Parts: sequence; C-alpha cells; structure tokens
Amino acid sequence: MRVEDGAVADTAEKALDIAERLVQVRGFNGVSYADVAAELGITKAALHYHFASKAELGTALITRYTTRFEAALAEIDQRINDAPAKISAYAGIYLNVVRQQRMCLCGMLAAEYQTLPTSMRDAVVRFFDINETWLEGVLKAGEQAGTVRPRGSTRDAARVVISTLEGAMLVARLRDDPTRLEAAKDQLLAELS
Amino acid sequence: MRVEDGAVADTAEKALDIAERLVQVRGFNGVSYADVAAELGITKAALHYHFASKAELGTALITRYTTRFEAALAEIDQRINDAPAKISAYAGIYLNVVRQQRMCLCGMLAAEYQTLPTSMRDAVVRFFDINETWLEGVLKAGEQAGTVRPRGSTRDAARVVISTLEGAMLVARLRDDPTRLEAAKDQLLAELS
DNA sequence: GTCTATAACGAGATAGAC
DNA sequence: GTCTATCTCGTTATAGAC
Repeated sequence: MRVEDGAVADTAEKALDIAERLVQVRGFNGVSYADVAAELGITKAALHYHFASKAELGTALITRYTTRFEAALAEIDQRINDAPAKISAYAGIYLNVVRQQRMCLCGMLAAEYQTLPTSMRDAVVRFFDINETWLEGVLKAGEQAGTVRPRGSTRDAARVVISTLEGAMLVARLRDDPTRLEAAKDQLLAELS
Repeated sequence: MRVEDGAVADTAEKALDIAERLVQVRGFNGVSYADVAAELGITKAALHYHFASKAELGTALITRYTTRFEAALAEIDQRINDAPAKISAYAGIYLNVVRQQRMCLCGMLAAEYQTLPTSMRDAVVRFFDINETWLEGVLKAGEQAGTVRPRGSTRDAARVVISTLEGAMLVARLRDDPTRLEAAKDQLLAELS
C-alpha cells in the first residue's frame, strides 16, 4: 500500500473491470468467459487460470464491488454530517451508475438470485445488509438531530430508500432516462423531511 | 367468449403458464425450452411447434401478462373510486406476486433488457407505459378530489410508485420477506396523503 | 400435435505444451 | 501466465416420420 503500485492493474483486476461492466449491463447469465476473455485479449483458458470457475469470478466481483461501496459510504461519513445531505450523496452513487447505462451489480444479481451459486447469493445478501445498516444509522442520527423525520421505523425507512433507488435504476435503464432516478431521489428526500 | 370454453387450457396456454412462472423466478436467460417442455410433459420439438422461437415465446409471455394486468387495473377502476384505495389495491397486485416468491415478469425482463430481442423489448416498455399512464390518471383524479397530494408532478409521482414497488420486490425476494413490500406500500400511501 | 433424431453452436472447464 | 486443443454438456432450432 505505498507509492509503488502505480496503477499497473494486473490481468485479474482488468478481467474484473470488464466482467463487472458486462454483468451490470447484461446480467450474470448473459455474460460468458468468452465475452470477458475476448475483450481482455486473452483466451478462455487463460481466464480460467485467474478464476477457476464462473462462481469464483462472480463472488470476486461482488466482494470487490461491496468493498468499493463501503469505501464510498465511509467517504460520505467523513465528508458530510447532515443526514439529508448524506442520503442525497448516497442516491448520487446510484445516479452515477445509471448514467453509465448500467444497473447496480447487486440489484442485477438480485434479479438472477435463484440461479446463482450459494457463495454468490450470500455475498449479494451481505451487500444489501451493509447498505441497510448504514442507511439506518444515518436515519437514526438524523432523527436525533432533528434533520430527518422518517414516517415509520428507521429500519423500514432505510429499506424503502434502497428499494426505491434500485427499482428506479431498473426502470430508468429501459429508456436510458436518468431523470427517473432524480425524481425518485427528490421524492425520498422530500418525504424524509 | 361464451360458456363453452370450460377451462380446457390447451397446450400453448399451459406452456405459457409454466414459462411465466419459471421466468419470474429464474429470468428469461435462466429458462430453456427443455425446462418448459419437461414440466409440460412434451418434447422440446413439440414446444417449438407452438412457439417457433424463444423470442416468440417471450413476446407471447409479455403480451398475455400485460393483458391480464390491464384487466386487473380495469377491475380496480370499476370496484374502487377512492384514489388511495386504488393505489393500495395496485400495490396489492405486486404483493401477491412476491408472496408466490416471484418477481414481476416485466421487472425481471427489465433487468435482462439488454439481452432481449427487439420484439420483447418493445413489449416490456409498453407494459411500463400502461402502468405509468394508469397511475398518473389515478393520481390526477385523486388530486382533484383532494384525496391525494403528490409532491411533484403526477407523472413523476406515478413513476416513483412503480419504481418503489418493483425495487421492493427485487429486494424482498432475496430473503423471501413480503413485509418489505408492505413497508414500501405503507410509505407510498403515507407520502401521497 | 407430438415424436425421434440430429444439426449447429456456445457454454464452462481441463490437459498439457510453451 | 498464456497458449492450443479438446471434452462434455446444454442450448436453440430443424427435418421428417407417425
């Protein structure tokens, strides 16, 4: 973790970058080893060297995605104090994803959940747990500070925030219309105040 | 359309029933001709007689689903006058789907949108158009009657209703927890009043 | 309308050379 | 770490008999 790792992304990391984007666009069942290998410029066999099975590749995809998401949440925490502004920044993450014409990786995998290997299922659930817990904390703190007034329990409110944003991405992508996510965000914020 | 069609579902109709359920659970890319044929007790070749291509099967799936949805909306319209009660009944449709541990057919296909043939894409968009238009009409009428007070435009509010319910299904299915959809419904109703 | 048989292809995965 | 070659299986789809 010093200076010397000068953005020389190794093959495995590059493969994850490509696979991540492809899965966010087409879904896990819509992406093959051949797709990733071709774009990376290596053979399927070489890709199997880095990820022995598709389940392994998929699990690595989710854990990396979750780690990055956690980092983004930590960054929000240390940069912003106001609960509504935190929620707004949180929605901004989703907005950036949909602007790239992608779906949330774990939202996509949630749709395909019943076809996923167990290791991937667990990792997907964990992603949503982390989001839910973080949002609930933000809402609780905001409630105490008086900057936010959730209608029901903070837990339910946190869940509805996630649901609304994930659903908005799903529908926004159909017509490549990010404004639908913005409308969802505005309504969430209005309703929490 | 008389009395004589005594629920003798023909093979094509039975195939659609099976395929519909399988796609709602596994996704379109997670279902094969073999899956449907096996459950129906015929061969893949016989299924191809009824639906020449998978795209044809998929399109038939969506149009039938949409027709049934329209009928459900019409039934709500003739049974209920109150706008909030209509929205509640609308959410009830989604609740029934998630109780069967299924995803909305078109919500599922929205996730897989980029891998679908054009005919299916158009049919999926049409489904959401119909829902959006109906909801917007309900909200407008409710606004005039004073039974509903949407924050922004009725169009945006209608879109957020759909997004929230679709997203809640997506997440609720992960843990087979329909209460998440109930929380979403309650919050939507609270926020519109 | 359903069958057997098969074509044609793509999938995930492995063996072994370099 | 990447390659060629191959395996095995599942996929959509078609031909032609019954």
